[in-house]
Amino acid sequence: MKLSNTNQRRIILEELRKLKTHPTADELYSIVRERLPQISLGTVYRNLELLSEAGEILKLELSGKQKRFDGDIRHHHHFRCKDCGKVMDVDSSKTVEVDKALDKVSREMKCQGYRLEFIGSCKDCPALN
Amino acid sequence: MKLSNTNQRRIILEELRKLKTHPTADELYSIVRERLPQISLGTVYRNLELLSEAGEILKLELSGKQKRFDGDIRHHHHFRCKDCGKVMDVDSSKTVEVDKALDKVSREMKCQGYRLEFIGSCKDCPALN
DNA sequence: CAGAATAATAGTAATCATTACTGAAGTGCA
DNA sequence: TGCACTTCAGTAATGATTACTATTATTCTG
Repeated sequence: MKLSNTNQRRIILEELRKLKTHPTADELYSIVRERLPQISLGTVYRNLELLSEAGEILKLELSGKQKRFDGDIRHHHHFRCKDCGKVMDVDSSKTVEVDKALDKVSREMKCQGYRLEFIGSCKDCPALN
Repeated sequence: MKLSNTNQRRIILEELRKLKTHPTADELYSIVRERLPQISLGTVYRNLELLSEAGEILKLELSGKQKRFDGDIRHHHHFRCKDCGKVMDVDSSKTVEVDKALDKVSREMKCQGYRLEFIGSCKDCPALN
């Protein structure tokens, strides 16, 4: 199935790439609606799915019940604040050793990848202040 | 809130500890029903939640839409087959280096923990044979 | 041990994120 | 332009989980 170029898909991708907040589908829906008031939530879900299959974005399966999406497909891990739920990028320079060890184990176990999420409380967490 | 001793809770815990399969709530429900035919799914969910809060079991938030539960609370990671969905333990001797690196980064980032999941295809995967 | 207070239960209803469906509209190639 | 394919908005359905309720069990206290 070939992806055609639609306004909806282009704007969803543009808006996601502007953000560093790893939005859920409904968060991105309300952002995109400012530019496309008619868009439906199903369209957002469908395009996020298609774009992640196409490798243009990442679908993050972190803890919490909603999936989140990331417009930055470079290798990096995430930190999640257990109090406010915010998801932040972990600078990949911090995980060089971790990644080296993970790659080694992955090769040994012949697995295709891994998912890693750090959990803690963010500084100045709005949920605690 | 103090946990009282009920048959239902005891049997849920016993059956979970017998398993190495990291069952979902509904999988454990059908197992427990063989000993307690009257038990309700809500009771299984509630007790799994309470037991994990009490630190007696682990609630696993892996990829996939259903949560899974683990009666083995010792530190270890999991491997998930992306084809059949099965979740297996990773022998913790294999992740000594990984854990060392992870602990270091966790301390540096002042975070409280991490979740790690390996993804791949299991040998002789039933979904592919 | 009784009786009060608390916690848990079965059964059912509600929630809510996500996916599926539908008929109409848009896209892209010959 | 015409035709096949894809996507859309809007809505309905799904499915895991949680909440509610009236009843029963467990624990605490005197």
